Amino acid sequence: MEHDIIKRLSQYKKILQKLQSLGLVRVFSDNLSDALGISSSLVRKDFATCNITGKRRGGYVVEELIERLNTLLGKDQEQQIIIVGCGKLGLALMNHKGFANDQIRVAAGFDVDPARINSDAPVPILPVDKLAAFIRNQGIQVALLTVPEDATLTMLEHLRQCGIHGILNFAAVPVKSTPDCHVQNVSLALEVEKLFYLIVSTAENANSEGIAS
Amino acid sequence: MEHDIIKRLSQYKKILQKLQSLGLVRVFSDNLSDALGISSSLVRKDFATCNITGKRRGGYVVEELIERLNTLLGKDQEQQIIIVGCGKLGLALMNHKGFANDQIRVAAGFDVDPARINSDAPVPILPVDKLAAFIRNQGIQVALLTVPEDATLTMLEHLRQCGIHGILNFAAVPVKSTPDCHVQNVSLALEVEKLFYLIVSTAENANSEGIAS
DNA sequence: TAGATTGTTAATCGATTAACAATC
DNA sequence: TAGATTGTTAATCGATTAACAATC
Repeated sequence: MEHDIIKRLSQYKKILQKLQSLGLVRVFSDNLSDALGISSSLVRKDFATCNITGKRRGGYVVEELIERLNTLLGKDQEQQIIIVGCGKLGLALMNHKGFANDQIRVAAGFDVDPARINSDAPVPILPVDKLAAFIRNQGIQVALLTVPEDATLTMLEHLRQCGIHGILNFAAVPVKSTPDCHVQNVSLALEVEKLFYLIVSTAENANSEGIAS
Repeated sequence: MEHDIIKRLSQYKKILQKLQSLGLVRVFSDNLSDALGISSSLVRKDFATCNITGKRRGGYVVEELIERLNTLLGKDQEQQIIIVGCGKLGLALMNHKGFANDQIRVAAGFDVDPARINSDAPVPILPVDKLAAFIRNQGIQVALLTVPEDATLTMLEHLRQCGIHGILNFAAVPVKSTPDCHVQNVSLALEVEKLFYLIVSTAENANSEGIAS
């Protein structure tokens, strides 16, 4: 899946930054494959896919690699996002450290509730009817959608019409991407369910192994 | 990947509940495959994997299917979780509607900051030194980890020692699972990065197609 | 019976890995 | 030169799909 390579590129970058801070100048595909628990072939293949080349015998130059990965991940410039729906979750994400650490800047929040509007805050919270103009003027491409469940589909459609190309959807109902609007569904309940399922199935395996032995 | 089948089981359940509310009594693998955008073979294979059988010609009984899926997903009983780290994100998750809708109950929050402690709240917020006893007494298996980045690894280790078997990790640094403690890494910055990457690569494809034609 | 749908096996597809020639 | 690591091709693996016999 295409998503997997993006994930790995990001992981490579994080590892490389640590290695760089330790003073390493070169890195080999074996180093990265060890760190990520994958084969060195895959590391080299990923780099080849991204037109990143190394030196036979000499490996890859850490600094060049980081710079190249940053460009690929769009980190050579600040990535602006907006948050649509400023309830508890929306507000929490507005101050999320992980975004700031990764060059992602929350340009504004939007809400229908007048009581939540505050256009003077460090990250302004604006009324939804300002959405279209803001997206156009600021060239916003990505929005986080944290409105209540029943407002999700309407707002999603609105965002699409405003020309948004990427949406991180926190609603429980998964939404499919369209050619001009990618949607990533983050369902926290689903992630929790996975954990319970994994715990139960691991326990069952342990049991049956116990019986077998 | 094993995760994918869990995701699909959860999706089947959601679709089935909608179909049931529309009055449908039976469902065919083609119905579900259409809804999920997968092949009907996969639907039948998933059910076979879970020892769910239908009737040749008659399909599957919606009610039985939902009940079976609920059991598989552990939804026949309430699933209790705790939230470790009650900053903005932790507090937002404490009231997350998606959890309540899916039979997931937040049993308590934990924090090191005395100012945040409130053992009388509907969902009590307790000091971290009560963690071990609480987990033991309440039989908690799953924790959401929403502490600051630099406290993540320490707290993770502590949770493992307390006998937690599943952790949803919101820190940027991915953590690997161990045999007795499954970790799901939810990196919101990574999800946003994926969106930007997808947008850029889609735009490039559109361009090159334009050139080619 | 004829028709439709499951359950299951074989085929396909894509992602990952192994292997190794090229070469620094 | 000898040794080590890349770049790339072939092999493997797992997940998904196609196909079809079984059967309701």
